[in-house]
Amino acid sequence: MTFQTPKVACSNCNLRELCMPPGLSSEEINRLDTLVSSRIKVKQGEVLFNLGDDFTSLYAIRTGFFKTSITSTDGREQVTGFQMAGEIIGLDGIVNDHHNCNAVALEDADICVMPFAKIEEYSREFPILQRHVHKVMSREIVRENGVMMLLGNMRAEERLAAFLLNLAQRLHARGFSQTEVVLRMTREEIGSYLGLKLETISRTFSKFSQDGIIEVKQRYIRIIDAEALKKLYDAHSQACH
Amino acid sequence: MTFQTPKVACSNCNLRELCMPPGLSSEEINRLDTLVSSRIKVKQGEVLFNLGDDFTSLYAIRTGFFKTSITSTDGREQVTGFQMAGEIIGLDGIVNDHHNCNAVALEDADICVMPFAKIEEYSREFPILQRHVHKVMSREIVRENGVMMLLGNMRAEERLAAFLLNLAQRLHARGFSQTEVVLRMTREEIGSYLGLKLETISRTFSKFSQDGIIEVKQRYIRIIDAEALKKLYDAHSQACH
DNA sequence: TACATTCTTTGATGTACGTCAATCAGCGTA
DNA sequence: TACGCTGATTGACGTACATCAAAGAATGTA
Repeated sequence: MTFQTPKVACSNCNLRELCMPPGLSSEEINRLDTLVSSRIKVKQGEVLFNLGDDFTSLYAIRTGFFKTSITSTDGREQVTGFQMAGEIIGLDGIVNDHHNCNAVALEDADICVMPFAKIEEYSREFPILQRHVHKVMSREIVRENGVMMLLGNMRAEERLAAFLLNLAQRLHARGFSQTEVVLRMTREEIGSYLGLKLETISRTFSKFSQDGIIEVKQRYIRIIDAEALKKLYDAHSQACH
Repeated sequence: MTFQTPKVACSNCNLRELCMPPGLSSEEINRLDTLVSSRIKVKQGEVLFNLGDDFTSLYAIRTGFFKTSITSTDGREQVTGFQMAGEIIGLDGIVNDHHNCNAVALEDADICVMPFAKIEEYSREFPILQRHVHKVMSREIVRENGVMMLLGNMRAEERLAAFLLNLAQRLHARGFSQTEVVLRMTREEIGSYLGLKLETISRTFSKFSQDGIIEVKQRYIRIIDAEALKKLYDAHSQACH
């Protein structure tokens, strides 16, 4: 993890519409430029923060890809999410001033550090930012509700279909192809996230591939028939009566 | 759902230490008394809000017991949480100004309605309240992380043990017995929350009962051997190697 | 009191996914 | 080029939980 002073300001960051609220005046934006206290580079495999670490800041991902996870007493891992450019991590730390999960880079990453005290200060000043922060947290709550539905009610194929569609959609929102996905995580990590074993992930990929729904070449996935995936995801309806 | 004007002010509500931040001056508390715009009574089985409803307010439970759930296209239900006195519901609605889950009373309830615009206004004024709101949201995120661990990694007995311990602990924090729990929800609702079928819940209760860990009489549960439950919950460690 | 309804319990059987194990592919390094 | 390491695939088999089904409480209601 290497530190550096901010070079790129939010005001001319191309991720601004993802990280920052829309509708700010240029004065406000200039003020918010000072929200990012520093920039951190995190290499693949390195940790941004660990369960138990002091919480001081939220982190905006400028480039790179992360997983967050929690570990039980014995060290078993539950991946709680995958985060990409423009997304915020660290919200778990607010409640008790310590982080309640681990954040590991799955790809070399560039992070904007936003001291939470400053976020709160500016939030009091700018209602637009305040609302934005609330929305970011609420969005995370709603996302996790969706994961609970996956884990509680859906079968392996449905879970993986939902996972792929979600990933493709988020990448698409960042200007990447909607049909081509390069996975940054292992089968085991996907499995952990989806409550399945790595062998099941592998088998399900193979099945989708045989059915002509996707093309699989290691970490490279091409979505051939997005409709079929969507149907699987909803088919849930039929499959479970 | 019946409306009434607030009779009891936060300043002399015995749940204040659960709903409200600690450390407020008496002036501040008096000001915050106006946060609750109205009081609602929700009868057992009635809905506080449904998925898709306009979001305007957060709701503090004064008395009663709720479940929140999401439903897939076909109407299958995933219970996302159970809430009791002193807890806040509605956070899911902030992100897109519409509720993203359903909230149903499992017991006659008395609700404090807190318009979210007012919460934001007062938050800008009172940093202590602002921090409190952030903590409430963060706590919900961390809780859901824990549920993901339950659903993704743990076996039926472990899930139910965790569920019972959590319920007993929350009731205890509200001055009730730590060993006696009256369930307000059906086996099916517990099952939905824990990603299991109602028969599995019933069987697991019976097993715990045979093992002398709990006493079960319908909805009444007495925890005889809390240590055994805790061990099960951790035993996760051993059980899964 | 009878009866309907809803919830719970328990047994018999089925299955989706886990576990175990072997092989293979990709990639970095000497 | 060889070697080691990590990750992926695939098969054979096992099991935890689901499903199906029937009967038994509990509660409300005519």
